Amino acid sequence: MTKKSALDTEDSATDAAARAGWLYYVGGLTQDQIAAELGVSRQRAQRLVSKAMSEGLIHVRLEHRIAACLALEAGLKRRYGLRLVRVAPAQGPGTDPTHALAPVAAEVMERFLRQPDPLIIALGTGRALRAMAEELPKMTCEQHKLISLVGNIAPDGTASNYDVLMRVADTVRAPHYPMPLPVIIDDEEIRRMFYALPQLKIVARLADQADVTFVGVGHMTESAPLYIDGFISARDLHEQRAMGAVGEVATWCYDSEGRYLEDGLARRVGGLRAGGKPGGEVIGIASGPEKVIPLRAALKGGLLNGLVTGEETAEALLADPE
Amino acid sequence: MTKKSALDTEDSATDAAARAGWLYYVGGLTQDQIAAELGVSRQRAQRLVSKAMSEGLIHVRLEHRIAACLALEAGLKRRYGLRLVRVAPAQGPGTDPTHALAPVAAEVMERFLRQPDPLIIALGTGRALRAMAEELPKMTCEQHKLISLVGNIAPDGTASNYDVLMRVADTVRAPHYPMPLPVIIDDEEIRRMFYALPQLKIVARLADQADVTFVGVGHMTESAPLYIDGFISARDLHEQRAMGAVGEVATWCYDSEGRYLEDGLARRVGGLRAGGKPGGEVIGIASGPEKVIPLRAALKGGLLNGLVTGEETAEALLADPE
DNA sequence: AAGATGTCTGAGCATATGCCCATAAGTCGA
DNA sequence: TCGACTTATGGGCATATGCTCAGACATCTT
Repeated sequence: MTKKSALDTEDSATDAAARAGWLYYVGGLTQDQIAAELGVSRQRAQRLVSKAMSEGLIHVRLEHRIAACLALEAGLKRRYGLRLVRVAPAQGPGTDPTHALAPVAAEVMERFLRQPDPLIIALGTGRALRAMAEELPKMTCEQHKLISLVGNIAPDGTASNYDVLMRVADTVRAPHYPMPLPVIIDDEEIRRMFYALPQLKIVARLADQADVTFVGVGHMTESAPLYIDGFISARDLHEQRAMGAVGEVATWCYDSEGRYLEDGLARRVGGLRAGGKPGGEVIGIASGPEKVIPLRAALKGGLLNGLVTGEETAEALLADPE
Repeated sequence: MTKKSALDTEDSATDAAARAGWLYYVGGLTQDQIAAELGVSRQRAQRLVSKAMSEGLIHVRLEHRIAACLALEAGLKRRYGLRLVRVAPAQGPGTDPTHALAPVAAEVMERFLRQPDPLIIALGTGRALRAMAEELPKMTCEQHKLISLVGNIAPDGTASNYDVLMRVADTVRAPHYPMPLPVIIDDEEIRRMFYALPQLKIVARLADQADVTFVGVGHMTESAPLYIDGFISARDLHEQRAMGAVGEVATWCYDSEGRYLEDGLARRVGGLRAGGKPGGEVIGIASGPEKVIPLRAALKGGLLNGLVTGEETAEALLADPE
């Protein structure tokens, strides 16, 4: 009757494991106490507790609204091989997704800013980053360097409304390196001239060494922020879309596989691509239904290795099969 | 005073605690890793994990029925003709038996709450039910009606500390019907007046139709909860004991045969007896050495047809010869 | 403004935990 | 029955954890 006895021992072993797990996780006893209670050695108690957990007898649940967000974070990390993911809880329908994102994004950035070691922090632009900047607390970060990836001169010649760099640098009191050029430079000669400027080379070199980069992610539908804000023309938009553009990061468009497009508009962009030093973090900050396609592409192509997004967006990013 | 009501205020500290608790209990990370992940010190991570636990964010459940407990359940079912019995594994000496019971009781109640068909659920009071309420997961049960069998006004005029109904209704988001009267009403005239209130009649009618009733079981020794909590006087206690009282369910005392006492204190009780509709379930939730006698009497008298108790108590209930 | 009060933080330490390894106890085939 | 192999057991140790305590910080009071 080896079979029956095997079953018996298996059952009683599982029973003992369950009992030990109950005492440990529910009762809060120490393994010594469990050993005494069950009349076994401490090591055996430890093994039973471990077995209870590994066999899934113990089910742990987190009773909090961010529990779902944490699960989404884990899913996104695994699926896209990301290093840092934060998912902001949904704030109910009708609320601006960017607004919900800002405090969470600010928290992420604050963590970098609080590092005592000097960091090079590169910044893109856009509404999400602007909102993040508003949520940053006042602090003093003389040790870091903030640099901008995008030009700070809007098409009309004024400083851009969404100049994130200045706002952040002002709030956190850090040395900062703006990019003194237009977002889009139509004349190739002038563009080359800009790029030859010494201070721009400094910024470019810093950007290449960035420890962490924060960028927004733009969509390329008819309501593309680049177009709405007048940085590119309808014709540019259609051209890029025809070339397969589904999103842009720091004005650089990419296709559905997350590959940067090298022709057309890309030849007129004033600014740098997100990247930073090898092993540096590139964190995308974006949320909303229109961001799902651009985000998925950017993540697939490895343009980002970090993400701050909203609950619904995260769900959408994980919804479709691999 | 930044005293926060634990229910609605969900501050960032609790968010962080939830995050840490998730990483620790679900993710299985060490506190050092959590500290790194969250960018805080190890001590802070430890405090966050501890806070997640103490605030009841973490719920642990055992997904395995231990054979010994199953045997006790079967024994109790047969001996007392019960319909539903759950026996929680022992938690070792020195631990509060009520606390050990709570997760199991919550599981039982959760099963009713998950019914899609509308149910009328009646609730008593007491420490065991209160502890059960703490273990309930957040859910939405608009279809059910929760009613209280006991008054919610303590002798000192405040709402009772153990107001189970509100806590449960708040956690599971169900319509609820409290009993707006004192637990004990000394003046007979006033008592009649209370009972004549229309809303009380509504509650009484609902209680009579209850599909399931959850009640604690009180003992009537010198440490009777009714007495300890100041609902009845020492004189009341001794009077009832002299009349044969060995236990009480929802403030209604009964003798060793499980027959309700109709005189004395019973004339001053504000509240309803556990019963519900014909065929409805009346589930007692109680554990501990002092509960053995009251439980045996209640089961013998058929005051309950369901039971959630602890292993030792179950053993004691089955120990003596029929 | 100064002091008092209460809360938060990080260092240090005693204890609990997890894991490796040598040894004991089975288990199976010849 | 023996020997080889697998599985379980407890000792010991490195590490993780929980807790205490003194100092920092902020808030409130006089």
